[in-house]
Amino acid sequence: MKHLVRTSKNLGHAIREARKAKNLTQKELASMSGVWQETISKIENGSGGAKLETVFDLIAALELEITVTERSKGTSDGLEDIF
Amino acid sequence: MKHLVRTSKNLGHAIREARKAKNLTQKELASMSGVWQETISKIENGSGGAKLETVFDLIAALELEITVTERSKGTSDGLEDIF
DNA sequence: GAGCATTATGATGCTCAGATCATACTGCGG
DNA sequence: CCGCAGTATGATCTGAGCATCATAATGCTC
Repeated sequence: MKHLVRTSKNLGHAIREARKAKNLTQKELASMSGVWQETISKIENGSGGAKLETVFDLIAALELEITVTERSKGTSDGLEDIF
Repeated sequence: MKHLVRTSKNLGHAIREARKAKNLTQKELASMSGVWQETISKIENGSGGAKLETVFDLIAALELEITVTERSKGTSDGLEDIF
C-alpha cells in the first residue's frame, strides 16, 4: 500500500496502518523505536508538528520508506491511497 | 526524479534540489512558503530535526509530494536516487 | 577584485515537542 | 459487569525549533 502524505495527520494515519499491519501495539513500537508510547499516540492522531527525527525513527522501525517526488500534475495517477 | 529519504539530511538535499530545479532562491521559497530563509538553509543542510509542519510547508510550496510505502526488501528496485 | 546576490551562522526570546509519570478512557473477553 | 490490554490525556520540565534581526561567508558577474 502506498500513502500519499501531505499533512501530519496523513502521516500519522499511515504510521498507524503500518503498525496495525504488523500487529504491533504502540507500546511495542515504542520499545522498538525509542519513541514513547504517548508520543506515538499523539503522532498517529496528527496532533501537531512532531519532529522529523522522531518520525524517521518510527518509519525505520516499521520498515517503511519515504520518497519525495514531483507532484503528479494530473491529480491522482490512479492508485495511491490518499487520505 | 525520485528521492528516497531516510534522514533529515536526505530530505534537505531533496528540497534543495527541487528548489534549484525551479530556479528559486531560499528567499523566494521563504516568502512562498512562510518559512524563514534562515530556517530553510538549516533544513537544506539537514541540521537536526526540523518540525514536520515546516517541512510540509516547503514540500507544498515546491509542489513536491511525499509517499510512504513498505520498504522494498530487495534493496533498491533500481531507479531511486538514494543519497 | 569590487560589488551585489545568495546562503550560512550567531544570538535571543517564545513556543512547543518529547521524556516521564500518572491516570483516564475504550474496547473486549469471560 | 469486571478487569485487563491498548490507547489517549494531562502535568511538569527540559531542550530545541523557529521567528527575527544582524552579520558573516560564499558565489557570481563584470
